[in-house]
Amino acid sequence: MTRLRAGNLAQGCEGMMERFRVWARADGDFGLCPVRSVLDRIGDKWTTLVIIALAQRTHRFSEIRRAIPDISKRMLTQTLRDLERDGLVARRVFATKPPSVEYRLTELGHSLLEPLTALILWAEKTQPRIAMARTEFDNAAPLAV
Amino acid sequence: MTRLRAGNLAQGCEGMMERFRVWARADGDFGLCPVRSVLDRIGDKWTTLVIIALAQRTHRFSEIRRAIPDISKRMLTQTLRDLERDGLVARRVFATKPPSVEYRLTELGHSLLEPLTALILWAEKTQPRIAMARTEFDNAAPLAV
DNA sequence: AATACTCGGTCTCATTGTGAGACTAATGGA
DNA sequence: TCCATTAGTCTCACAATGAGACCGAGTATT
Repeated sequence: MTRLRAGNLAQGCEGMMERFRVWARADGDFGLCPVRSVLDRIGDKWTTLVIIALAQRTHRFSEIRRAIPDISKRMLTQTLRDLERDGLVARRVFATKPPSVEYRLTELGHSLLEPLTALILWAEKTQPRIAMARTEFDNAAPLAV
Repeated sequence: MTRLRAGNLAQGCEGMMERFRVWARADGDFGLCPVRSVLDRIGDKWTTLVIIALAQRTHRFSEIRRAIPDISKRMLTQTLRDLERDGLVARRVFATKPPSVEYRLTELGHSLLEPLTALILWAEKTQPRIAMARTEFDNAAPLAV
């Protein structure tokens, strides 16, 4: 279950390059790689934030919206539908008035938390360096061509 | 309250929930968390693919385009500029005619490969289950409300 | 010698994606 | 009585993106 942890990857990611070469087919085209359809979902602007919200506990629709104030209803609905379609989130409707709908991570959704956390930890760790790089870049002379 | 079964996640994810709670501020709003600005970049449609391409070796502009056939020049330029600005990619211009420009990952860029690989391995592993979930969802009756 | 092609872009324009906010209907609270 | 609440959907305006023309100088083809 925890194969992905330190031991395998920490050493400098041997085998990783090999995998990258497999994903990139011989002709250098990895445009059709099936991983892409999944990364497209994860790489969505809102998906990660919604998953982090649901990682904490089951949320109702409006609770997620309050947790992510700048997501529109429209995009939250769409993001949740996509996540439900992919089997990462489960939707449960209570026939109350006004309506009540609960969203929670499925087991599959939970399994994403580990790699996602690794990524977020990286973001957290490198955030100062990236901020510095941005400042430098913005202060530098325009691009040489 | 919390249906989240922390035990299932353990084995490497302790403290993760705590971290999520920190990212989500007390009022449940993690909209302004600095991690977000970094995730926004990683969560870009093309960024991941470009990084995977560059993980293999230094590429010239047109080589990347051939590796990712459906990226437009416009978006490739923009993605590379953003990555350069963030200090993940280095750009090197050779004053030849026609021009020649090399892109490679910086050390910071390389440091992203480990968590990124974890994510891609997850995608690779779960891809069949996700594909199945999608099919099920699409064949199921329309949403109950 | 004239033509075409290459490179790494930038530019315009059409299409697509997204955000803001109105609207819903039944209920509880002021 | 009036308004807020709920989980959406709908429309409209605006932002992001993709397609493809265009660039200039040197090299290759004709």
